[in-house]
Amino acid sequence: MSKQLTKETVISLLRSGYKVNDELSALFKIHGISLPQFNVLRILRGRKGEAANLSTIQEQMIHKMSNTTRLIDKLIEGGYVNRFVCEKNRRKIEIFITKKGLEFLNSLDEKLETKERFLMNNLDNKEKEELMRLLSKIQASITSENNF
Amino acid sequence: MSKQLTKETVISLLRSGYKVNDELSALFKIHGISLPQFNVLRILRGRKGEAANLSTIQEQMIHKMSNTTRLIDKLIEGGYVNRFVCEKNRRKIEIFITKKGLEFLNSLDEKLETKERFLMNNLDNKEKEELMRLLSKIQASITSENNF
DNA sequence: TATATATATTTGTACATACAAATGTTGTAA
DNA sequence: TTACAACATTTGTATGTACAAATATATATA
Repeated sequence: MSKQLTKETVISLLRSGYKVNDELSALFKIHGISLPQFNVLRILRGRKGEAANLSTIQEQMIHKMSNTTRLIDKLIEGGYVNRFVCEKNRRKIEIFITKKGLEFLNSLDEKLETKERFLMNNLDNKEKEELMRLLSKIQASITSENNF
Repeated sequence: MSKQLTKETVISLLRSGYKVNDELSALFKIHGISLPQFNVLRILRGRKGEAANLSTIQEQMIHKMSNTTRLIDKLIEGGYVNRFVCEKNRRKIEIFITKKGLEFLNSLDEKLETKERFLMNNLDNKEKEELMRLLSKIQASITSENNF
């Protein structure tokens, strides 16, 4: 029956997601940050010097979370980012990655790539593309808001 | 280049995993339990009256976690499971699902299936099987322990 | 201009989770 | 049989996360 297949597929996806998450988390932990923190740094790097405000960052995060403020506090503590009040709209904040943050991030790139290669080692390029196609179908059905 | 494809595939997998996790968590939350708690109940139901001890449960969990003791405390609070010291080996504990737990679990089945169907709605059976095949390849590379 | 509403972020609090150390029990080797 | 190692679970503690309420600012309306 297809009901069982659906169930198994969901579990399989959950399990793989957890595992990949755990693998990456473990890698970043060694370097003193969390996966969501790394992700925010990467978002900031992608802005190439342009400021990002909180809500912009939240929208781009892989895993939306409720407490981006404190996540960024940690990055500030580490000296990886700066935060300023936006002068044009004082409700907003402007967040920048620092030189130290950039260097830190760059130093992690190679290690991350090694890990990514390890995780996807058993898939050839065609399979990766097929996997992405299937996953994007799932994401599409979820993101279509009207959740039941 | 394939490096970028690998990176995107990892992110896509993470993102889908988080989303599916969040969807299911939200469903269970309505009914007062967490996804890992639900999962433990399901494992216990699968044992059909036979006792399970902590380590057995941990092995079978979708997401291994460090604190199964307290997770089970919550289930005991809710009256969904019982815990006894194992008389043959007093280091172990024996955990059973209660009648109330079974009924609760059964009452969730249909809602879960609706959600699962919703999540996998865009995939036909062939695609589900293909997705599982690809995911199992990834899991295989991770589970092969020697994670450098 | 005063008041209400909307927006952006922060904070309080309760809960979840990770990790290591502690506890209690069993098996083993001298 | 005593001492020590291995095993199974629990507990302490620090940290992470969710959610709602609070704060501060800007915009809209009367």
